[in-house]
Amino acid sequence: MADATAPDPSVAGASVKEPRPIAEQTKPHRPMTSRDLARALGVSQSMISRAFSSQASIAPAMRMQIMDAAAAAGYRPNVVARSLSTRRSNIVGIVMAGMTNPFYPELLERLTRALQEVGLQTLLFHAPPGEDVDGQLPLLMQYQVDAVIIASAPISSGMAQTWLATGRPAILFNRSVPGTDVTTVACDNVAGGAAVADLFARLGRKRIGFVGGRADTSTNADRERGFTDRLNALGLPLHAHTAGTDYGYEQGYAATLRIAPSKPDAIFYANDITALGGMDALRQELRLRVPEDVAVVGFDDIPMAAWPAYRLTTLRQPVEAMIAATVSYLTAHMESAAPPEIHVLPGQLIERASTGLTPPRTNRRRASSRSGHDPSSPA
Amino acid sequence: MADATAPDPSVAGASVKEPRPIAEQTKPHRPMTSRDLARALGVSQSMISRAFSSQASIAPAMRMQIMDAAAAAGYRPNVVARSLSTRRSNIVGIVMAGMTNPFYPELLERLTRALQEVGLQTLLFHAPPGEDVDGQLPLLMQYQVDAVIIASAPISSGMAQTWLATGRPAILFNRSVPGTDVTTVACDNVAGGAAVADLFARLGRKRIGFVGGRADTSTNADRERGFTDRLNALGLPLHAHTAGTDYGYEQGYAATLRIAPSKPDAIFYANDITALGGMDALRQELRLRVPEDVAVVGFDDIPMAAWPAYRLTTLRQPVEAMIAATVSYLTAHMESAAPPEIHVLPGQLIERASTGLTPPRTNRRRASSRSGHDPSSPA
DNA sequence: AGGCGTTTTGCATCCGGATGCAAGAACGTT
DNA sequence: AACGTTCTTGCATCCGGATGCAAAACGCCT
Repeated sequence: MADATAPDPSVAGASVKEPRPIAEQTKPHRPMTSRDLARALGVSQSMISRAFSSQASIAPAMRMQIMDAAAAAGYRPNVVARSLSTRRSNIVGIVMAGMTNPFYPELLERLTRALQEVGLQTLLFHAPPGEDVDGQLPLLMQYQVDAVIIASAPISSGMAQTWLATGRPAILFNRSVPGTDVTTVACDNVAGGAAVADLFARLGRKRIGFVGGRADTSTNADRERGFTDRLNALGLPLHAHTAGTDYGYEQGYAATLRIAPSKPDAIFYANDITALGGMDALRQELRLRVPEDVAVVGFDDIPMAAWPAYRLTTLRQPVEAMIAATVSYLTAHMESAAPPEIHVLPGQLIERASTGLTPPRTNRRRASSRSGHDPSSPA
Repeated sequence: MADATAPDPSVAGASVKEPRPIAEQTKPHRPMTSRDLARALGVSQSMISRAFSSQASIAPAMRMQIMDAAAAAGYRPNVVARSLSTRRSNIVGIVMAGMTNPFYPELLERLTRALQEVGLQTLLFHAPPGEDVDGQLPLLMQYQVDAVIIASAPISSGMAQTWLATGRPAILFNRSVPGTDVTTVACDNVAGGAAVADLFARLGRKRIGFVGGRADTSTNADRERGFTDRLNALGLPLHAHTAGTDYGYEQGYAATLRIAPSKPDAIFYANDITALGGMDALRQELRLRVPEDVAVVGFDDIPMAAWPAYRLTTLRQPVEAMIAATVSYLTAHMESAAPPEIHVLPGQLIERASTGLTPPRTNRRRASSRSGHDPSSPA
């Protein structure tokens, strides 16, 4: 590794072929600038700039000529310089806390792609696990990102205000912070929880349990509230309950062993990955059958939920719609300061074998996991 | 899907509220600049700049004073402006092709974190599935990223040269392109494949099969080659073989059904996610037992491989070491043009129940998935 | 106090494009 | 042909920090 710094010509044995044009190799190769191109074409630098700005006034013929020359010469505008002038970086910061839940990687990919389609790039930040994003925001501000999307990490309301004072949009994705005026895009977790309660009632289950995710997240609280409120309304008591420590396979596994002694016949897990851990605990460790002994429901509809080994009934989040809402909000409010909006989009109950195949859907033609879009229209 | 574009407020479940203090919100609030701070302190702008540059010559007392004032006033250097001057953005572009394989999200998270620790941010690009990254590189160049890490997508050798001509480092992560002089960091896939062959031989399996991943990837080719070469050396014929179409759960499932008629008693899948699909096909669809009827081995050691439902024997990639190699290469060669290096790091066979618990390791104390660092030091 | 070597500061300029303003060109009108 | 419009184009300057160079300040020694 050190040899590259000073290739000693006196060292023998090394069959290094080095023509060594000492002047050549140190050529930093500065990329061509708009002024270079301008000079070559005998026009002013402004013209180059205008040629690349769709809204500038420039003769079509001139633009063509410049674009052709640029393509030929390999000129590309320097985005950093442009950002400095325009104060717009066309970069969106995304803050995530962990990729252990497969819901997030998929979300990240689709979000990134959707942003790319409208010309926005993604600067990715990982909040240290268990912490809020306050520590990351100053960095994001330094990088002049045009907006932030905060998924899977809480933000303090003070820091939220600080960010909003910059006049740039912020979006809380799939979580909400009550005391804050921040735009939120989320699945209707309360309604989702209620739908699960309805399902358990319909199935005639009596000893109903709930296994939570991270206790301090709004998703967890809302799902639980929707669930228990509806149960109460139906006159069904919540039989067993475990306050969650975190979303995760291990946590689901452990929590299930903890509530097993109360013999639940149905369990709602705060999300899919936790439910999968729960199913494994039920079957592998407790030797119980799903759904015969225990019906299991999760939340999110991650790809694995559809796998033959699990066939997990779950509440599918309307990811497509959530992303669309996010992107359209961002593009609409990138210019001017944005009034906060709260978007709560309905999820969809996907019934699979983990709750038994129920009457409503006799045709179960989705053998493999969902590919492409779901034919059934949400809304 | 069309409903998301314009969230109709009349749709139940979707709500939009806006307090809208119309006068307040239009304040542009330009952030403070170094000149503002300088004026406030009665010093020159250069001093502010130097205070934030660790290598600049500035009186310690002055720096302290400036830093304090900056903290008090909330001043933070504008990274975009700095990038323009220094031609260094401190941003690394990472190109990925798909997050369906859980190996990649985890990698992305750890890589991002490791980069953050040395002051580098991550600009994330997704190559359209099935395409090479050539289309993305011009964008990356425009964004003046200091380096690229290409994981999970091929690059043409021409484009690689174009990139390298910029004098910025590029790293192919977990893949290699033969005809190109690009630095590569990868697991020793050939040795890994060979280790699996050894394992099957040790288990006394005779009807051995291989299920490939994406045919045009170096990982797939190397794993297969290492595997079959060693089998040949051991005098074992490759009994069944399926050219892969792609890495993925579905592909593993389908490929397994395809080779099932040949009655293999051991199958090596080119990666874990494919192997999981294969196991589900074997057990759910073909009613075969693993490992009694068929021994199964994957590659990567994704978290799910350790789940009780699978307990998949696999070849763990030395992710920690691969990331370390990547980061140290980047930091070392960010300044000057970099000679290409090839890092091939050894993986580790993790034996689990999918091949039967074999004598070598009686103590199986890794019940939960790996946490923390791997004890084996890969030098 | 005077002289000299070292630090510390300030000045001016640069990084690569964007853009308001006014000069210049092209076009239409009477 | 002269004049008013509308389009194009060039000029100058700005975006916010970094940095080479020289002036200024400081420390030390005789």
